[in-house]
Amino acid sequence: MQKNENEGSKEPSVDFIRAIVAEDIRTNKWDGKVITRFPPEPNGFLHIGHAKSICLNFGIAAENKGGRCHLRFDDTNPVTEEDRYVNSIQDDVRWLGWDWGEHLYYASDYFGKMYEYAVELIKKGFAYVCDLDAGQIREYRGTLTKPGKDSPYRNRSVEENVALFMRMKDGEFKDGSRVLRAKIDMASPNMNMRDPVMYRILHADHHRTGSKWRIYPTYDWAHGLEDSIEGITHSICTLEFENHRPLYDWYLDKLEVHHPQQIEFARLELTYTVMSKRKLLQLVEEGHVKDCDDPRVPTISGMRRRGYSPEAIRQFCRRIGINKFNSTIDIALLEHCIREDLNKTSNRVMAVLRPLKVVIDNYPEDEVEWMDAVNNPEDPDAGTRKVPFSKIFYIEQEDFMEDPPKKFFRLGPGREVRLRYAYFVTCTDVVKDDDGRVVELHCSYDPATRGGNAPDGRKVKSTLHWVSASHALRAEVRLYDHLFTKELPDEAANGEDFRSNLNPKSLHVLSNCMVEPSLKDARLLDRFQFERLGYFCVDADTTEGNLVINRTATLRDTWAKIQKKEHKK
RNA sequence: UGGGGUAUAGUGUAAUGGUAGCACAAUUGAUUCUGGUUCAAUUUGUCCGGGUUCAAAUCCUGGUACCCCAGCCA
Repeated sequence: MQKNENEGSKEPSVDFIRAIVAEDIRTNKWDGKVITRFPPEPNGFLHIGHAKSICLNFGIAAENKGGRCHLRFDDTNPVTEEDRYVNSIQDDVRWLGWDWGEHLYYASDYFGKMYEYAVELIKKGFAYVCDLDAGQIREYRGTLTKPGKDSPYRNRSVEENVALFMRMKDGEFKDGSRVLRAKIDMASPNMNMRDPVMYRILHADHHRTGSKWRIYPTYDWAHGLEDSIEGITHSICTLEFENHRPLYDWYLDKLEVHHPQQIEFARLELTYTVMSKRKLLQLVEEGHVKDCDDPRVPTISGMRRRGYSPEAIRQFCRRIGINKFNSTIDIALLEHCIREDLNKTSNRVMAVLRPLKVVIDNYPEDEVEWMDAVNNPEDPDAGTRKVPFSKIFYIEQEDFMEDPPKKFFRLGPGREVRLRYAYFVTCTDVVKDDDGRVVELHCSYDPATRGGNAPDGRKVKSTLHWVSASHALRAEVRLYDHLFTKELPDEAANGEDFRSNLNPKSLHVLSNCMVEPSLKDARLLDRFQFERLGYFCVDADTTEGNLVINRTATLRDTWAKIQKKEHKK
């Protein structure tokens, strides 16, 4: 018993699918092989829910010696599928950090083989050509509680079936006039077993096979064959296919070919967003978001643009676990994962989103001092940089209050605070416009506190970020909030749907932001922490004269929490 | 009695007859040149009823609730 080897040592718990794989390896069920696959249909963009499946399938393959995971496009329906999706899906899987090596496949590559298998099934008496139209087939199928009845075409001879099927293939019949059906059991309590359709006639051109085929296989017929042909060992899919498993098994048993094990797990659901392809597409088409890669939407391309890292997404997929029951994960966990990663990896920089001008009255007019600033306190290797300080600079509007409440530690009349990496300053005067709004502050500074520490050891309650006015780069910053105001957007009032829960404030654009000059060389998708504000990245809309920046996530903000609580009182 | 699944803190997930643990969230406190990070602590749980057992989240039994299935979509 090799089991003893690990006894006593606490093995990390694994999900039920990894447990099955481990057991299969132990019993040598598949000659020790582990071959999984990720089989997207190229009819839409990948989202975080797909990432769960990708990380599961590629992850299991990577964790097992000699394991591999195929990327296979399940392109059996030419009406909805397009090449552009094939490309974006590959980009996304690769960006997430996975590699399928030479194992890139297309269901359409197997159309010829599938046709032969279908003929074989006909010859075995397990399939027949049915002339019923779609409506009739539905009628004959019965209901959930009533058995169906046999099609009048169910007992055609093998010869007639083979001949008709060949003519279907040759395009002799009109769309919808005939189908090939499996001959199983019209009284089965499982609707999928009531003589399911294997082939439909579609005079539609396919994105890869062009006009070669006039019949196309249905999912149930095609998918098991694809898995079988590729030698897949574990065919992992989502819960709604559980009812299809008997059919998956039936086809492969009747054909007596390699028979992978289908295993189902629950889809990912996330609070404050929607996950279905249909709804995501609807949001784009109706203009609620700009495009499929809008940073508010949980597509992989949207998250990439928002500033998410592949590491954070993979970490998230590891943490959510794998199970067989529907659950909705708190989006706070996703946000935690991105903060955790970005805290360790992103350089800190100073930027002022809502600028308030400050003048240091006792600071020399034309003086500029280049202050040393740490790039990343979590990573000593990230080094330091110089940040210019001068007489006039900007601070955040919300870092000043004329009449500060008890728990407000920042700047106010007569108060002293630290300017990060620079000096202690004390507010001496407040300038207002005609409407009484604060438009400018005057301060005095203590030259002895250069760098940010007082030689007399005096403390200050708060440290502010700032950007020197004459050195500042202008930027447009896009702030994002949850796309929906409700945790579960589908919970809508009578007659309404998820769109009624859209958050009107999910995007907030600030066009007059000031960032420190070190950002002048920033490139597309570069990520930063703006000190005290959050994590940000350079957006694709950036042009030569216009720096556009997305907020990926805020920092955890205890001051905001305090304010929220005070508000409620 | 149509069939197939599933129930563990607020959320997600471990514990495979032997102390119900972990993460997120929440709440305290310590540290801090980011109201960040880090650290420490606290609150909250086995769907319900019966049974077996020294011992049940786990086994048996009877309920309840939720999800999926009547595409020539996947």
